Amino acid sequence: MARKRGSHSDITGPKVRTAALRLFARHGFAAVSMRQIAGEVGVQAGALYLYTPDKQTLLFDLMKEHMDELLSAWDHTEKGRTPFSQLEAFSRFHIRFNLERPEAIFIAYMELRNLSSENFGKIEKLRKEYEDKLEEILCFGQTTGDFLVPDTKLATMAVIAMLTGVNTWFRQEGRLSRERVEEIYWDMVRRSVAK
Amino acid sequence: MARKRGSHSDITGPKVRTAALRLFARHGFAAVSMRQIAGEVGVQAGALYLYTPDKQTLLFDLMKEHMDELLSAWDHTEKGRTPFSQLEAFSRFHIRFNLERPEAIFIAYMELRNLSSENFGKIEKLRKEYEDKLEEILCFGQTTGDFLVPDTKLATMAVIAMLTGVNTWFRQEGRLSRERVEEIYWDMVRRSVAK
DNA sequence: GTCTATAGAAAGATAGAC
DNA sequence: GTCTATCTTTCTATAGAC
Repeated sequence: MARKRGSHSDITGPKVRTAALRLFARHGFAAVSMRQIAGEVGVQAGALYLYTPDKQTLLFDLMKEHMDELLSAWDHTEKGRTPFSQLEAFSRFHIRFNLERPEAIFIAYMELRNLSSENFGKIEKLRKEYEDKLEEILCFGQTTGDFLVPDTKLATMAVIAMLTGVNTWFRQEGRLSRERVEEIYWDMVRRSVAK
Repeated sequence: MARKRGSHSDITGPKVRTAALRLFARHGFAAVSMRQIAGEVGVQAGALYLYTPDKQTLLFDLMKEHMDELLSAWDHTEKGRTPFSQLEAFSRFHIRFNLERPEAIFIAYMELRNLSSENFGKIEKLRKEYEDKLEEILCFGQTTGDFLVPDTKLATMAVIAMLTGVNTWFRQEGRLSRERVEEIYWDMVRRSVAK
């Protein structure tokens, strides 16, 4: 009964982040004004500063939250014991996770240069952490003799780039289901590294 | 003897484009002001409008010129007659061309959303034209029985994403030469589509 | 062809009323 | 917690002198 008006910080806070995510993804961080974000949320521009100290921190928080979620989600994913099952798990996980949050992914790749150098360092560290998960799998496959990879660092970058590329063209209503896309990409990834 | 001062449009014009290319690539189109570009060139902000009608056209011209150059360069590349030789030519060409002009590539991928919808359409058409070159090679390999690709559209996107990814991590002074990187990527591309 | 000067709009952020 | 009002800066683009 109480609090019909006022005290909306538990609601407005997330709304600000959602609106910023959408707008940053669509038009780019530098091209979006605080007034536009406020307009989406339905508050005045000044009110945004109740939820973030400044625009830069708003961007950083979105990216940080995304990276934490990515690493946590992978940690909770069933991987199997063989190199092949782990690589398949990674390929499918990466495609699925990315397709579920295209806006956050877009920002994570496009807005790195708009981070302050301090914030950039923190995000880069998390991104590296994620890449290392894949590299470990490739190394594992090398030791078992399942994979043949001339350079695991390069193969890691190549596979991630290939998988991430799905987001640039995949459409929900398109010709292929997400499941089918996973299938085809996993097949290409497997062949590109299998002995 | 004449024209020590004045009449520099044949020099200043290119300088404007070079400066814009550098700055757009480094900080993003929306984050760069006409004053910054003018500062790099060594003229006043107002003088830029002698060389471009507005900021949007400056971006479009950079991207258009880049795409024309890309298509023309591929047309003049030796390709061989077999699917394998053509795919190798494409893989090596793509990596080499991209590494030779990282700034233009960066802009071509990052600033699409900052084009007016009319300009976007023109650039997209050229990009599609380039992708079709690769798809034709994959189709060719399918008919000869050299390649086994479940879906040529997807394989096209996957291969291009993989090759384009090189630009995100390659450094001139790094561990691997461009030639060696070409070698490794061509090997992965080949294995991912070969029968 | 470049300059200064400036118009006119919009940006990020803050102050203080309610 | 949100509002209006506003400070200060910066932006794109133009006008007119030289």
